[in-house]
Amino acid sequence: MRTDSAPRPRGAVGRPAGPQPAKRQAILEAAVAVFLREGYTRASVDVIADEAQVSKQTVYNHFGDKQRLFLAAVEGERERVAARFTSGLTPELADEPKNEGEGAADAETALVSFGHRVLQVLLDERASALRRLVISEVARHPSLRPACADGEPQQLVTHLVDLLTDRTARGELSVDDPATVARQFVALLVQQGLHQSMYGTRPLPGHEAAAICERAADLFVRAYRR
Amino acid sequence: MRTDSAPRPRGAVGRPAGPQPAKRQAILEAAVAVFLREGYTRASVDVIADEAQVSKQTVYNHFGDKQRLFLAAVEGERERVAARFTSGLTPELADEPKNEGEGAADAETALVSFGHRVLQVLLDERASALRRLVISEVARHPSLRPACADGEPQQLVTHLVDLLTDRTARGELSVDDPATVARQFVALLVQQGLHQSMYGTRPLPGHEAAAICERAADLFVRAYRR
Amino acid sequence: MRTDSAPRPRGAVGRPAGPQPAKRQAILEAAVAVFLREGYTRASVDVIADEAQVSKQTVYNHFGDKQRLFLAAVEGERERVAARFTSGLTPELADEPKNEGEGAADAETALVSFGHRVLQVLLDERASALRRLVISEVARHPSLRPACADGEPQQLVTHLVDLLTDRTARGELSVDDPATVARQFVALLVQQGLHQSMYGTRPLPGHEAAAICERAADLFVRAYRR
Amino acid sequence: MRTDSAPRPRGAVGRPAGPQPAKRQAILEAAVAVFLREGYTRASVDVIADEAQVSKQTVYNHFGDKQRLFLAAVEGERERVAARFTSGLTPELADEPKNEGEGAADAETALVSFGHRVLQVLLDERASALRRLVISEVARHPSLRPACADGEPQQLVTHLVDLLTDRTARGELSVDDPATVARQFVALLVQQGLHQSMYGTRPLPGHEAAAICERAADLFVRAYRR
DNA sequence: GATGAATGAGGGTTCATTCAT
DNA sequence: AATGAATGAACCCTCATTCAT
Repeated sequence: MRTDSAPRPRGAVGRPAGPQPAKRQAILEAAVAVFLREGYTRASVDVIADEAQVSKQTVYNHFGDKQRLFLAAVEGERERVAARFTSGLTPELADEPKNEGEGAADAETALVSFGHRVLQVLLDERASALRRLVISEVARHPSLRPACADGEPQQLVTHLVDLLTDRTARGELSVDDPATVARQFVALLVQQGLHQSMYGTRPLPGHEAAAICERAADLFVRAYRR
Repeated sequence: MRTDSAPRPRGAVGRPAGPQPAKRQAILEAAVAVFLREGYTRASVDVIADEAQVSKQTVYNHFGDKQRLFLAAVEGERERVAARFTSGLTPELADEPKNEGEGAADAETALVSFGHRVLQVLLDERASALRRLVISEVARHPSLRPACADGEPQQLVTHLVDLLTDRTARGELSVDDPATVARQFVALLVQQGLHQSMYGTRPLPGHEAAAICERAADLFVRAYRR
Repeated sequence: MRTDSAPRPRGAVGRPAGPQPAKRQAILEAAVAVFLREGYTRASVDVIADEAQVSKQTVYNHFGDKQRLFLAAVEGERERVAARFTSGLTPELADEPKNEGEGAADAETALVSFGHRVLQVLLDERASALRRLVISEVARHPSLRPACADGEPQQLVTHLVDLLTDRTARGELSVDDPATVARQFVALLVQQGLHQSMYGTRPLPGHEAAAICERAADLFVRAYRR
Repeated sequence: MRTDSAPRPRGAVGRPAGPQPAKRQAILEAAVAVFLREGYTRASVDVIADEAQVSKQTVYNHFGDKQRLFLAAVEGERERVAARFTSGLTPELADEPKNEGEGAADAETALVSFGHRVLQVLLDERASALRRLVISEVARHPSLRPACADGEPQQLVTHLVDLLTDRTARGELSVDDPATVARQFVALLVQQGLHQSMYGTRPLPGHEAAAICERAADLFVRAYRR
């Protein structure tokens, strides 16, 4: 990357983007919005250009063709979503070191609390739309495979591994292979959450989310309680 | 693709035209094939008509418009898939009264065996494509909601409920609420199967499928072993 | 309806029309309605067939093609309109030998009264639609020329010729060539009526109609008063 | 039809493309030609594009859709026709300050002369086609109402008002309300001209035109001669 | 590097018309 | 004589992409 031909007023030099990084960003954001809203095929480059307040050819100058623009948009949004996970799952809670309850005395309560956080990020509107988009197109765009595999962001699992390890160390649970168990727990929550919310297409009522979390926590505590 | 080799509705061979309700079936089958292959937007009515060896207007005479054709195709394929579940999960095994192992002495073995059957039907190529299609379009076609909700066909869960009830009656397990537990077990399998196969986009190696099933069985046996 | 296929009780044998005269009539009426409503090109044979509650092919059996159906429809409606003129200009007044006022002492009053009747039939909704239709298509269907030439139905002119002759005989007016003068009078009314009603597309307020008639009568009385 | 022989916008010859606002004009001219020839529904955007030697999408880029193109074409042609009236009724006569006879001593001769000019512009081929087109579509495109109301261009009436006022001032006629009388005179000519020429569909023989004018002049002179 | 104009291909839909029953 | 199913040609419109400025 980094083609900067001529002098270019130093300052924003390290940036790896192509020409006019601000426009590139505007295009990317518009592309994300439109692709999430319309899907790959329905999304039109015209609309993206309009929404980015940029000429259509500028889009082509920056991204070459629709497919590459699409992949860039997915990648960008995926990073954005992952960042949300890392930084605390939801923007508002980003600063809190731990959500209430997760450090609670009771392992079951901690799992329930973790479950709620999983569902929260999982069913976020943009994250859901991204997931549907990736599932729609993964068969046709092999480059989406990483994005598809990352459906359950690694951060979530890591976080849960820590939790399980911790509780096992405390003698509260006895989980031998926390990685596997963590993946199972997350998988269970994800599937039930997606299924009941129609893949993020309908809001999940609070009591349904609670039931999913509580039952999952109950299952795992039954299985791994010392 | 497809010049004129294979299936041809069946029945009257000599006269190629006439008021054949078989054409409706041919159109529907072509529609299923094309929609599964291309997705809703990419799929073109022209191609469907060609593939059904029928004029485009005939498609419109039968189904009114693309959306209705689409919904009919989804519904048809959904029934076909459901029928496969009911009649024994896969055509080849349709006659076997029970798969090997499921009636086995060991509850864990039985769960593993059941799990394999679930993954088998789940990852069937057409079923996967249908699932991706439904997920892709459910946000735009509300009529797809039932098809989306039926992601884990009821038959599977019912079957497992029976299994759990049976084992509980035998004193091997102690499951109070078999419906809930069955849904959890299936959900776990489904999510891990879909995730690792990229929603049916890549074949799931046998050992991965086995691991998923064994770990799930282990989890549930741990939790509900008497 | 009369569907009884076979022997057909003779009696209606001489009729030159096609099969099933009742259906023919239904088709014709539907055709008139649709052509007047939609124009020639927009009108679809499907819609006409539906509206006549008849199969599309039946339409073709009776009329051959769309163009012939169109011409038949125009001819039929034209006769209907002409009949309305003859029988008293409007259905309700059909029986009255003369409209009130036309036999009045004053020639001017008689002309005004006649003018109102002209405008009444002229601006009738169906007559207007027919006129627009004929004007639309006369350039493309030479067979419409008679229908176009008959824009000011002969009956109206004849009626006025009588009136003028009568008044001249009475010594009230002195019209040498009543045919010419009658055509002028009608032409003036027609043009102003059509123009102000946008060719029957907007209802003509009573006072506008009155003004047209009064001014026309004034003009002709000024010119031909003895 | 039409391989590539004739007009080609004009101007730059070497480079065939580029941001030429001349294309808009070419499209408009082709649209006028095709709509006048075929009517709204029959006219196809493809044909217009071909005739303008322009891609179909270019038409859409410039005019949005068929209806707007249609309205623009009608409006353009209407202005063209009106310009013809103003600048001397027909291009060839544009320079003559006054047509022969109109300033003649005799009011009747002046009216006859004026009548000829009216018929000349009225029965111009393009003006007639425009009139038929407007009448055809005014019921379906309300934006055509102004064009319909302007069937007798204001310029004609104004001109005649002047004439009548002048003759009245000279004491030759005594017209109290010249505006009304002028409208009547024009209406009479228009209706008889349109009627006898089948709305411009058949050429009006000279003697018929003359008869119309002479009779109309006779009528009005009879009525308003001092 | 950015733009507006232009393009050719193709999409869904509808039409007038004709078979086969 | 009447039907329902079928057809092929068009039509309006939109798309991804590329020139010329």
